[in-house]
Amino acid sequence: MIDPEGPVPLYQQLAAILRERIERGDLVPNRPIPSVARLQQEYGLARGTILHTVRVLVEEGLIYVVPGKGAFVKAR
Amino acid sequence: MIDPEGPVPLYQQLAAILRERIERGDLVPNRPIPSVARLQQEYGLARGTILHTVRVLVEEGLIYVVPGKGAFVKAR
DNA sequence: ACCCATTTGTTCGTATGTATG
DNA sequence: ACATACATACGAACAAATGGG
Repeated sequence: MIDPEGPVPLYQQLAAILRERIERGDLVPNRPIPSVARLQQEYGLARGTILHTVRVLVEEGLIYVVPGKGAFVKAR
Repeated sequence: MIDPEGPVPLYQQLAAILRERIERGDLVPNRPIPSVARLQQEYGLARGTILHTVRVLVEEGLIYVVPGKGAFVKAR
């Protein structure tokens, strides 16, 4: 999945993966994406890197975050 | 006790302290160690740091946790 | 059945320090 | 100088489990 050697930044690689999981319907609207801790385990990335990715997807309008709850896929 | 300046991470320093308290018999088998809130006050550390330490000691097999009750020193 | 206090579990937000390319 | 990435640490909110009244 993630290529730590390649030229593409890890946070961008993860963003691409999550975009595709949303696209595929693996992650669905109004339902939470995996937690930061979970994504850390799943992809072997540091917390800061996950948070970076989340910021990117929020800025893209793909997800929204509720502190203390999770990050959710936006409807539509 | 805890040296916030030193090179050793705080959660590791606390782990060392608790290991020693168990070793000394200050904390005894099948009896709870101080609560997270108590350890926070005693050592002036953040909740997350205490939880980190607890995870470490659980992984070492020194203590076990009962949610809603506390963390207990393992027998033997 | 209900409330309440205590305790641990989980979640994101933010900041700092270090290291690498 | 800058971006990326990791580890650590503090804070805050929400959640679940336990036990007492």
